[in-house]
Amino acid sequence: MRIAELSRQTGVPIPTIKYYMREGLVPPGERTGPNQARYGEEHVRRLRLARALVEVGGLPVASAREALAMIFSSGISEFDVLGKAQYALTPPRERAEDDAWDEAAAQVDELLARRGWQVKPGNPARRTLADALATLRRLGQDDYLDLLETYAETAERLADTEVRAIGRRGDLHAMTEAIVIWTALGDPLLASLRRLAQEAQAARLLGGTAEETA
Amino acid sequence: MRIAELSRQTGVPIPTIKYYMREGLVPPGERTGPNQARYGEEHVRRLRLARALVEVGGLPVASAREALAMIFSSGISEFDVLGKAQYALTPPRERAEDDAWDEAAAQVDELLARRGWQVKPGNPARRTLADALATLRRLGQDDYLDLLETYAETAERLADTEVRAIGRRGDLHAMTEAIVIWTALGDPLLASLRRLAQEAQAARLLGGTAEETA
DNA sequence: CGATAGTGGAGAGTGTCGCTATCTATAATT
DNA sequence: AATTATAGATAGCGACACTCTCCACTATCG
Repeated sequence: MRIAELSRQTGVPIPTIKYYMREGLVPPGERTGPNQARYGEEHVRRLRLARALVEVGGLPVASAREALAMIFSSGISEFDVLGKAQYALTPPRERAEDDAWDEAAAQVDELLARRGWQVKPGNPARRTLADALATLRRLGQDDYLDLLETYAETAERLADTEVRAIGRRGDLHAMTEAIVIWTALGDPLLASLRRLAQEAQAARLLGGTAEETA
Repeated sequence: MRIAELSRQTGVPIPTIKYYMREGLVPPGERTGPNQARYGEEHVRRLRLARALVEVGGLPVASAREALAMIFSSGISEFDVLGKAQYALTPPRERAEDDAWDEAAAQVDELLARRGWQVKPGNPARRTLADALATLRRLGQDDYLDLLETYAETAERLADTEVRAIGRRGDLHAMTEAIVIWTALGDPLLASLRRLAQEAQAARLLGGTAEETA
């Protein structure tokens, strides 16, 4: 298969494919001449995956590269997969750590302890969570404590189902792939469902209708 | 209060404040001279809110402007708030609608019907959800149906708690503000919690430890 | 009173990101 | 033989979120 066919099958424009190859999201084809190369099914899979992470998952290209590298590398222990995926998939951010943030960080630790969640100190989600909590605090949404509890319970149920589902997969490669895909795409999936459910519940509880309510 | 104090209280650099004023995220101060203006507590609140939406919520500046305009406008019906907030907070995206997408859209309709969620046809989350489902399908994650069900249940529980909590607020302005804040910040909050819960569950179920498992 | 620092406002400049266009020498296809 | 496609390299583009510079003025400190 040559590049035109690769583009046709995946819907990704040829210049973009070339760009992704330069950036290492997709490996080069098997060379058959000075200006010829052959691509296979793996390229199709990998390109589709790259596209999904970037377009739907909203990942920066650099993070997508790391995630893809992880999937297609051998020698990863099954205990590392999740942690490494989370590192690769959480876009880096730097933030001032003021008083409100420190309190929020303590609140995170307390939450983890109370729920018995054993989480590595380096997990980047700790930072993200502390950021969000500190922000809520600064905005005066002080009644968020009971909501936070519901969020946490909810996350726990979800994670339980997810980990079981992924653990059911046979080989390590399929598991790794599923972890990356679901970590990245689960966020928008859940966000959409939450919005839809919110509208439905609002209509039910507050008495609005599902039609235009102008 | 002049701009330096505004900057100090919020931690936002002066040039950025000026930029936000140009972009309409924050209204101009009350003029007291050719090159003097006074800012009040409302500016502080609004600036903090703008910053939260952009930095933590990850919203484009244009969307943040819409959301802020909604909060600080009068004459919004309480039945419109949620829908309008969701419109303002869902960044626009265009996408090719191929066969897989059409199937996914049908699957969304079916899901909404089955769960009895009454959702307006125009809710942008329908598109986002269909995008995510279509992508999962294209990636061959075909066993996602039971997971989807768990996600939906989860979203429902969450939305129930959220809508009740927000409905408890007295006036419309506080409600509107809370809706915007929680819609925007709930996403990263939930995403972090999901990641933390995943790591904890993985350690528990797959036998890894919480320490480095190299 | 004068020197210095700060102000509001407008326009231009900057850095990053994700592509997209152009070029060249070659190869495949018609 | 003429046309089209290709790999790879380099350069350019448009959007975005700031950030800098300048100006005429104002506030404030010694």
